[in-house]
Amino acid sequence: MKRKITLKHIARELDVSISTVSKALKNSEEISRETKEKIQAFAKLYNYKPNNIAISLKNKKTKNIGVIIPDIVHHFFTTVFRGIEKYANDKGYNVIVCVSDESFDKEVINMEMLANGSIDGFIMALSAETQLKNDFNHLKQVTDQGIPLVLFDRVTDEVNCDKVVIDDQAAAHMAVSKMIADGRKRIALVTTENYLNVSSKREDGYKQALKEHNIPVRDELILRLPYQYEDEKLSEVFFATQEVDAVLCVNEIFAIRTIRFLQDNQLQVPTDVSVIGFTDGILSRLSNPTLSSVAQHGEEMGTIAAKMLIDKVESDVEEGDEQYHTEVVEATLIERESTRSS
Amino acid sequence: MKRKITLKHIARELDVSISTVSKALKNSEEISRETKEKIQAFAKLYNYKPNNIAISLKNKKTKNIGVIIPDIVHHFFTTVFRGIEKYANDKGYNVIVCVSDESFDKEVINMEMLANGSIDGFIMALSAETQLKNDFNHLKQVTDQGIPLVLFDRVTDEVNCDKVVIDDQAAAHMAVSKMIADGRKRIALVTTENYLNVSSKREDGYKQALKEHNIPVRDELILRLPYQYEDEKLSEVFFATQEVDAVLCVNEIFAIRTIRFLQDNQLQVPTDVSVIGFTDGILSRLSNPTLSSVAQHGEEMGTIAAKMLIDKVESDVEEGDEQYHTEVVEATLIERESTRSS
DNA sequence: TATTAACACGAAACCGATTTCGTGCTTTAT
DNA sequence: ATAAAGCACGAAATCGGTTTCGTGTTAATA
Repeated sequence: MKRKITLKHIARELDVSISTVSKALKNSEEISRETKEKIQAFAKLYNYKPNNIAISLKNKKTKNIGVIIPDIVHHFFTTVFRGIEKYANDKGYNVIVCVSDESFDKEVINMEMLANGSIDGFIMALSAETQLKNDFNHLKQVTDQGIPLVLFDRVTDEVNCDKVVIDDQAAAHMAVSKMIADGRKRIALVTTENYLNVSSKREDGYKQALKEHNIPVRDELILRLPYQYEDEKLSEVFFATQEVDAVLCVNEIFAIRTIRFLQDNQLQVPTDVSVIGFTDGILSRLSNPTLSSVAQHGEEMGTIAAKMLIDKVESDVEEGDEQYHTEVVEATLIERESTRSS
Repeated sequence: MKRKITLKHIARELDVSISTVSKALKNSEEISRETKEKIQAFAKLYNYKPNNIAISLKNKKTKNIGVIIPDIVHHFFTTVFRGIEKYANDKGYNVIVCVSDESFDKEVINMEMLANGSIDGFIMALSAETQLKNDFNHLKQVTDQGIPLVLFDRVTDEVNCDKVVIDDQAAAHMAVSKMIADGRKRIALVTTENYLNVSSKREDGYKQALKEHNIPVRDELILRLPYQYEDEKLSEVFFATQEVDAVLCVNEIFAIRTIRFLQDNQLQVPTDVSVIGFTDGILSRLSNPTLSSVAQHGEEMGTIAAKMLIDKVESDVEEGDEQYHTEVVEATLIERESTRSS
């Protein structure tokens, strides 16, 4: 086993000082050509690589960024993560991921763990529980310490920091308008219990689009499922209101399950009922019929978030007069088989 | 902004030495009760938390583990990751993820980046390109340095380290045997180009099961798709051999696409053709018909891998006489709608 | 009263780098 | 010959902790 070699080893072997070795390896003008060549050759030979931790300690920069997401087994977050990771890696940063599992406590613990020097900044989406509790002290503590923070998708107005979101309301509005334009009249919404910021915005967009077209908003057409859906619930609305001719779902899973439910009840998609989901993921592309879906462009969101964070990390502007921005990524409707004019 | 407070600050404020503060905070017997109380109170008040980096440097332990996977937007890896993350977090470790994107070079770069002190050990699945090149020097370098390594799923015999796999051959064997027992006779295999270790093992299992039941292995029934599948290819086999009555696919996506293809060609699943996939993911549960699938128990694999790694990291057994183990996680066949006896 | 032990704390080394500030020696200018 | 410059390098501080070893003071023992 070849243990890692340090500056000290090189210095000892070559009978020079540690400072000389350090300078030589940085090609400093201060060191004579021959000494540099000797040291560099030796370093190459023994494959010397500086210890990241020591450098971090000295620089007070870790080149690590912390990402905290509610769930990793979820296509959207996974996509955002990929955007973050790619951009960060290109810039020489590593990514430490923590999964909050939708739990407030885990979110707090994870942040505290990472905030003590492990990372240069955070990118995160709030857990469901955090949004429910409306308690953001852990975020404020972090920003108070001068650690840059970027929130994406699940954000809050309570915290002052950079944010990346899609215009959920506009996206839902667009989807519903499209259905209306296709001649659909009784448009249902399948959403989550609305402590989730994004869900309620989508609901707003849904309602607004209906109103603009003088279609009454009917509460029976709005189905609120728990975030961890259970199968049976789906039936209620549709049995209650047979004549639904279109459904907007706030995520892919709800949409797929809606389609399945309709099919099992002898309704044809899109002939009888048109369906649009959110989160353009693998399910949308591979379901049968394929699912029309609002693409949230997760990877792009990730890239933007990473860029915002790293820019802030590397800028020397001392805070006080900081400007925080909210980037809005435009959502696009990807039309597939599950929609067609009636 | 409240900058982070250090031992030095506390020492200065309270007019004691840094060593005293350090000991007091660890509740050392060496320090008097009153001094300890004073220091602890002060530390609490100013919310003192030791700097992780400094501790890492001193201990030569980072409490970070590096995970390198080919792709994060892939249900199986995501599942394994969740297992790793949960276990590691419970043990006080953080997880740094790098995505190799199936590229050899990225894998090498990422490993080198992390190997210089950033992590205490690696968990990884080999990239496709690495398996193709059959070049594992980067892995050997890491193990030579005494950094523990655990390989999962995509492993190789060339490297001496702990491993976690499922018995792919047995799993495929089981799936095919089940189809045979159901009365299926012409069983096709949809697989990837077989530089992927796992694919070739599954193919072995497929062939072996056929042989054991005296069913001839027919090459026309084996379809090899590029890893990044393209749609058209799927048609060939099935058009060539209309009478296929069962299909085993080496992943979920191939399976879903097979089902869709069959349906588009007026074949009923499972009535006419029975389909089984690998990777029991979200697609399997939500497709129509739902997909029978070989569950690889990714989360369990992740947990085991994390446990093996952390055990090794925390054991003081100096190497030389190390024992490496390969844990085999049993695959199980989850039967859903896509299979039924003919 | 002299000696020793116990107590409470501080100095300093160390982890592995970077960087500032000196300093001895050679070379050039006066 | 002497002072000033320049070159090549080393000592030491620093980042923020941990830990070993000493040491001055007090209390217990002979």
